[in-house]
Amino acid sequence: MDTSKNISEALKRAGYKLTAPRKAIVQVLEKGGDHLSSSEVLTLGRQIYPLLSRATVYRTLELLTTLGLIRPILLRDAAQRYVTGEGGHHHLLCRECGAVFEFERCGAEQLAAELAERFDFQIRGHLLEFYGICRNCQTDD
Amino acid sequence: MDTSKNISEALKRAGYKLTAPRKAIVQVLEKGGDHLSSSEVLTLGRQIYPLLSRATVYRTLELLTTLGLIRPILLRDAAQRYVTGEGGHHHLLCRECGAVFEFERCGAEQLAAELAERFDFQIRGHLLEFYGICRNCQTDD
DNA sequence: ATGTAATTGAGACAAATTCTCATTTCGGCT
DNA sequence: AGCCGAAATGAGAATTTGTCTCAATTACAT
Repeated sequence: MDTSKNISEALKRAGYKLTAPRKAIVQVLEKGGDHLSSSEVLTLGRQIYPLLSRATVYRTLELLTTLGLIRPILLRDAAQRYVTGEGGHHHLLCRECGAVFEFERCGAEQLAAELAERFDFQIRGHLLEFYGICRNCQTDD
Repeated sequence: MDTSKNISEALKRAGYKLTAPRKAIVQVLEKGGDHLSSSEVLTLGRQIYPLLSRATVYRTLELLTTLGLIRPILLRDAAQRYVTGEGGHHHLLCRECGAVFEFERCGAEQLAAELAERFDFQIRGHLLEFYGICRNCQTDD
């Protein structure tokens, strides 16, 4: 699990080429805030590197995910969305209005250790999301 | 959080009509095992109710999700997949080969209670997934 | 500078999801 | 038992998302 936000460094360290398209995508992910979808990454990435192709975005997002540098999350969309950093924050999602709340500490470390042992699995990160009804929507209907 | 598996009952209780298409979909979800995608639900559902339309499957899955009766999970697919029951099991996903391991107890109850209070949020369920490298893939490459 | 394997772009292709709207159906109410 | 209105549905078009192929380009070790 990489604690620094420097995705480029990690990519290089893992033996991958640091190409212009990848730099653009990484820049978008690091600066562009969280919860970006593939097509948002494409649009924003083209502002930096206009030739950027859809396929490259998908390929790069998959690569970064496999390396554990970003992780997918489940929002309301059809589209897959990503956040940077494995240790990062987690979400509460309102199923009524789609609002997203964030929290930091999740205390899954101990469980992670148990599971790693039990399944002989090298855990690199995790996703924790809570679903329910937010304050506003509780008063509606 | 509904502990019984009786989704139909819960639907009715929430004031929704219990139509033939919905019954078919619910039957598929309850008997058909977990990790079903929309198109699998469609195919299986048509064995019960041949007229079943794709749109209805999507609409119903969304409704059941909003009600907290099923929940989406993140596997490797492009397609969204669902599991029944909020309290259900959770996953370890191998980022190398896509293998899925399941575990039951996750101990998120206390955190859930804290967050519910802090955000004034009515929590109905949650998703917890761990990512990493499975036993087999650790020895490869 | 050069060679080579990795990476890319473009666009066809495929799959997943959403939308529209005319028609049907559930279930409360006589 | 039949009626009514709102809710739900089917069909298929439209849109969005994701995958694939292959010739051309590029990073980077030497």
